[in-house]
Amino acid sequence: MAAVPSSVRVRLAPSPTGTLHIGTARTAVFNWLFARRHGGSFLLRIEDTDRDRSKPEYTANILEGLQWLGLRWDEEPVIQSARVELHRASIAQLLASGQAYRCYTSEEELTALREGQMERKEAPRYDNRHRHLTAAQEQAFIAEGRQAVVRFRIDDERSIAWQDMVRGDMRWSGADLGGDMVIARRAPAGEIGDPLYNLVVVVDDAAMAISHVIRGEDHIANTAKQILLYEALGLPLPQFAHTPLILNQEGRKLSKRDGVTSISDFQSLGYTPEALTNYMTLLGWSPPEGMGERFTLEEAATVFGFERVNRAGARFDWEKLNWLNAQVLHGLPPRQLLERLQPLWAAKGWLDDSQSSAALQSQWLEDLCNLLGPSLTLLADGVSQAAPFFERPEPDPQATEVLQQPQSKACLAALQAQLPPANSALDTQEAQRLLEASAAAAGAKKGLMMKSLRAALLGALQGPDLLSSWQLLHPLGEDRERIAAAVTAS
RNA sequence: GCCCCCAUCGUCUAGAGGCCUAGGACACCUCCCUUUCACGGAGGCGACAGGGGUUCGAAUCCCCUUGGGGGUACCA
Repeated sequence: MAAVPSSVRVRLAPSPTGTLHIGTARTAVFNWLFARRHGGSFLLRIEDTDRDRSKPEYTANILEGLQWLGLRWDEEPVIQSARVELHRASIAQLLASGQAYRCYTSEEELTALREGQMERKEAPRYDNRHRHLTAAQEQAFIAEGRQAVVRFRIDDERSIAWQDMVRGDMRWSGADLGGDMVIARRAPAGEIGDPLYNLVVVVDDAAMAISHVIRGEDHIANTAKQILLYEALGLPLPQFAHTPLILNQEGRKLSKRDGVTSISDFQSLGYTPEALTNYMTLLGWSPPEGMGERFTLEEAATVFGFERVNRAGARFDWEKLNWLNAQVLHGLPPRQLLERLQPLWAAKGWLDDSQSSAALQSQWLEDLCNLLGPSLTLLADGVSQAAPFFERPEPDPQATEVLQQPQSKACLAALQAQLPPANSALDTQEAQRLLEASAAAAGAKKGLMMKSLRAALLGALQGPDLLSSWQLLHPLGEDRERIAAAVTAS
């Protein structure tokens, strides 16, 4: 493998025809990591040449998603549509040198050609029929009212080879590229239509001085075509790296059809950028021995290389992503967890001034985060699990069943009688003593006492540590209210 | 159909001829911690697709088979 030059410039070239897809994001991660590793630049190019499908809101979504993931780019993003005259100039150059020509074959003729090939079990391809049109023939077509596309000559005899950074020796035969390739859409006589993808990518990558093209393996055939274009235009060739694809449960290329695939979706589901980037990096790349599987982008950047990128596609696994996300959340100091949860709680109206002032104190909020932290998988769990601390819960069926037992009521009534005032903190020793005393007074076991208190306080039989929960609710006076409600309920 | 690529536990992977009785992670199971659920800790289950070579020796190299994937646009 060739040594990596010091002037590494890589790019992500998303087309704004949809939201930021996880596959695109993973490509972005690999590009970013590679640039970081070699002290190079990570650039962005918005490929919006498909005017009909491109939308500005998608561009915004892509940029926001990359930013949220922590993938900063180094230069102002290049907007491809703004460069269309440069692209046309390159096409004109190809036309002038005879490496490209106008093709007047109609859509219908092409369809007929393809259908015939399919029937004969041949590979569908353009038969290069207009490669050597005479001036008179061209005039005749034009007189007929035909319009022309521009095709780039691809000789069947050509052999294209390159050293792929992940796949090693790659070889492609010109005959397998489908015939002379269209590089400009159909346009009236004398004009050059909209430049197409393969041409445009080559012109722009060269203009941006891209040193390494890192993209998904679904682009391998394009690479062969693009190399021919680089040669024809006399442009320097970059290095190529084709990364494995992210697969769905069925082992097919992950697509929008597979449900949640947009970075913004993962975000709203409660995944952290740390877990997502960690997971995407792990999908296809493995850290060197001894590094472990949990790391930040910065940490991965110190060791990232294509030698450790796999060649086979990797299935997307929610379980592992969930685990990583939980790990990130569990490792967050309460203060930081609070910062992430606060907007979600605010959206619920839990942090309004009308709420008890005690619940608004940052120490109380931090204590709550400290209590909930270890049980979170998604950030959103921090909303559902925090609910009983902000709103009086409706007891679920199991809790209701417990609360209906006379023994339970007796326990809670005994506790109610001894409950200290809300204005002082409830310390653990005191809480333990109260539980034991109340249980004894009611002639019940401490286990039932605790179960009953949990049901009364949190409305469920499962949940966070009972004493800590109680200590949180106590200064709010909520313990008194909820116990009273449970005692008087029928 | 044609071209290209790929192939280790259910999943993600380590492994670059002897270090492999094939290692790790997720998931799963058991136990411990905990008068709840999680978290955490300790164990366990579990794979080299098949067949031929090459070699003293193959998960590692070669060939075939099988299986899977990608591509095959006047989309990107």
